[in-house]
Amino acid sequence: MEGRRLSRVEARRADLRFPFPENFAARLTGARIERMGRRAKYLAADLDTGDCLIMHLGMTGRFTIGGRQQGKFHHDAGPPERHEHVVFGLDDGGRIGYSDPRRFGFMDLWPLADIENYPAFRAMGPEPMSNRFSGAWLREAFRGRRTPVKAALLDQSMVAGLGNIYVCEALWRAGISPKRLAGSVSAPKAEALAAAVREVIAEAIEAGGSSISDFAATDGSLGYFQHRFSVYDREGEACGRCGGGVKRLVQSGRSTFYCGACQR
DNA sequence: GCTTGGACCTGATTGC
DNA sequence: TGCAATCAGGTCCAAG
Repeated sequence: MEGRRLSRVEARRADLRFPFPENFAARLTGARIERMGRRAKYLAADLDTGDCLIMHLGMTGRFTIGGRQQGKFHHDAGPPERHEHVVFGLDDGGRIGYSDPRRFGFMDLWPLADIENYPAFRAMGPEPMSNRFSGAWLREAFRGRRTPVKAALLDQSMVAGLGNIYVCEALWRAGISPKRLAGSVSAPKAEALAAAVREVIAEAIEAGGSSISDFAATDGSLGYFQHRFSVYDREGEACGRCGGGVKRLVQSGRSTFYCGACQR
């Protein structure tokens, strides 16, 4: 989409998780996408109109590239998706469809000049792959926190962009119990955790993401990282490190998978 | 101020 | 076979 102009924008319903901003399609039609970026799990398209188009996939959102572009994309659009809610037509003939059965995703517009004050970005912690993120940062962010470290890592103000799967995997790699209170994570363990977070993210990206049921790349291809999960969705299986049993528990409403023997 | 749990919504899976 | 209950990758907000 970068460098292309939106020749047609179609919002097929009034809302996703939230209502679309006023005049959503009209404000986008004709705009040129100067740059595509990302902050945590939010996609950000900088437009030449002065707005930033912010997009979040929620849990089941998916972008599919179709149409006939003069450039490199020639994917078959495939059968029409039942839950395709937004369609972007590009000036080179490309077609970007957004489908989202559960509608936990959303799209928003915000002035580009003020993007740092976008509510979701304001209190957001560092990107895990950035220099700002480290064991020392984690230890400082965890200081005094009486919430389990599992919940703390899901808090986007501590680290940006980690979800349930990768938090479970990173805690296993670092040998830290998800039940441990965040404030009690030692300095060496915080270092190990920061390193594990980076590893998990890097490997998952390398593997093309995790396709459990909904995730697919824009050409429809699936990720492979789910085959490398050490604990996630492996309740009852043997821990690959110590042979102990992988357990499941529910923390703040989310499933946590961990090894009860070697995660302390 | 911090923490937890419910709400949002649909579809797949499981168990009776 | 059919139905109900449960669960799912995220985030926000009210209540405690």
